[in-house]
Amino acid sequence: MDRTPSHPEVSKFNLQQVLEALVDPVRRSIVIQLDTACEDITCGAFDISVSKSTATHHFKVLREAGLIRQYYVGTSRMNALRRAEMDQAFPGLLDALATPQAQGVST
Amino acid sequence: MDRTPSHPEVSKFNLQQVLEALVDPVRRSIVIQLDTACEDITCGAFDISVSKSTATHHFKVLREAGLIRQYYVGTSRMNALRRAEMDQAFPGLLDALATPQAQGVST
DNA sequence: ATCAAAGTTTGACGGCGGTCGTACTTCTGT
DNA sequence: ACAGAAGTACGACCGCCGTCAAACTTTGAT
Repeated sequence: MDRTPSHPEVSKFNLQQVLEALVDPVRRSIVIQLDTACEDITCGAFDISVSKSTATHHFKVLREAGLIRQYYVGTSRMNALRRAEMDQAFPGLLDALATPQAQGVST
Repeated sequence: MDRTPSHPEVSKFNLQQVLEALVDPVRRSIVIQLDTACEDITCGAFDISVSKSTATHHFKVLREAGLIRQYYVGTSRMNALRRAEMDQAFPGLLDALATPQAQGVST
């Protein structure tokens, strides 16, 4: 278990990798939850319907793409959205995910 | 061969579908080429390195996601980027693709 | 010390999507 | 009418990715 996982720098952010991360509904849901909560969330506290091992996989993909930052707090792992850095690299991208039509549209 | 292919309305644009379309490098390249050219382009005139049948597949995916509009001109098929409509549905999304870091970054 | 909680790792499985070749259609010139 | 150009349709193949269960690790509480 790597206690200090590697996080890519902003200058290394890769659009292909970011899109591959965001195209999965579960991962996009994680990002949205982080964005709306405006606070760090532990892996287990997310509203996702997959097994723990699958969740670990998703968090890894998000972290390696640069979308989240992870750090340990006791036995829990906290997840923080790298909003500002992602906006710097790809301005408008995360905003597009929060668009009304991006969620369920009604009107 | 359907001469009047169906195009989804803006209100029916689906983020999941759009992201699935944009996550493929070939398809994203098509979108970028349309965006920078600022004019409609025939299927055969794109700079993509896949077979014709694969190209047809990609254009279909882009069309069904609402990213492009297709219409026949003689035996050729023209492709137009649905820029304004996509911006209306998911503002900022296409702009993020044109970001400097979205292309090859140097500095 | 022990036990439970929270994640991780590994391996396996299944399905979907990108790719191609081949055959087909439709239009344009000649 | 014929040939060629431009795409399309259809199968087939293959690799990748999301998924899970099971075993393991690490930390915190009792």
